[in-house]
Amino acid sequence: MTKNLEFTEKLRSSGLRPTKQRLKICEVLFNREKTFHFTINDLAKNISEKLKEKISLATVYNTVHAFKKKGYLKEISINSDKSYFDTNITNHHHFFDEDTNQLIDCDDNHLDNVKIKKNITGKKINSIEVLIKVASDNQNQN
Amino acid sequence: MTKNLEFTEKLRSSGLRPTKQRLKICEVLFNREKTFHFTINDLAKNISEKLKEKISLATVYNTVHAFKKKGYLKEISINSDKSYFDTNITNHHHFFDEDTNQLIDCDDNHLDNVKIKKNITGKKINSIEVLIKVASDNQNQN
DNA sequence: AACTACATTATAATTATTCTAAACTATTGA
DNA sequence: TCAATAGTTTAGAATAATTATAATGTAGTT
Ligand SMILES: [Mn+2]
Ligand SMILES: [Mn+2]
Ligand SMILES: [Zn+2]
Ligand SMILES: [Zn+2]
Repeated sequence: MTKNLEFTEKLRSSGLRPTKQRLKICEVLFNREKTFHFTINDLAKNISEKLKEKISLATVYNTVHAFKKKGYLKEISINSDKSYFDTNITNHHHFFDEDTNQLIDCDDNHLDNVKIKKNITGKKINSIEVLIKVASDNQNQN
Repeated sequence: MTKNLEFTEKLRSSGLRPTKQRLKICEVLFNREKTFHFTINDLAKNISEKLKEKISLATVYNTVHAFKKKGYLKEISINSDKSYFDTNITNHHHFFDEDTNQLIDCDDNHLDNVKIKKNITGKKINSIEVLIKVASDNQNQN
């Protein structure tokens, strides 16, 4: 059940020391069936539910940024007071539910292909993200 | 040269009183050739450069939000410490230059069409935004 | 002119995030 | 084995964008 050795290897191979805080965060992030879309606050809550001793919020921030830099997490572009991260690091796009503030992965069959035809001079493309904002389809919209 | 009467009418027709602050902000935002992509700070700086008496920062925030609600401005989804707004309210997409933190409109010929094939159950689509992050194409990338 | 609803303003509050610097720990190699 | 060292964790302070507050001002109306 515990994939600690895997996580230890993963961390070590990317030059990160496998501390007990990082291993715990790996478990919370990567030991799940489905993609996890989260804010730092979501993650911290998730950790504290599953853990007796707490992890400092600064460490959660440090770790998420370290994992992002190593390519284990993606940050999703969305205008919000909070940053959103994603354990699905493949190229994919999102629905954002403005009622619940939840990100949902687009399947390939949700979208036609998005292809760039032209470049911007002297610039390289780092990412292409499609964000589809959705909300409940009620009559009484304000 | 001064389109104040136009702006006065525009404001009045949408139920906003044409105060001198709002008219000045209209001039700065809408009296230009090209699309203006800006943060609140950009706008405030722009105002203070062109104006003897200053407009309170709270008023700048209030006005931008009022204009957004009326559909005169769009807010662009981008993960940043600051919010970005756009005087181009048509459906269009953006490059974001991560070197300069500037938004640039995509022409139609920059992108293939982006079409949704499927909906999310019970939700209506509010917007579809494509964001292409670009940066300088140097060898010495960190 | 007086009334009222709306708008502006300075300032305080909020809050996500980053910074700081001291204490702690994993790793290494003598 | 164990000290040296570089990397890590932590509490708390600092930062900064944004929002809230509440007093003052003003546009539109009668
Ligand atoms: Mn913000
Ligand atoms: Mn932020
Ligand atoms: Zn995703
Ligand atoms: Zn634009």
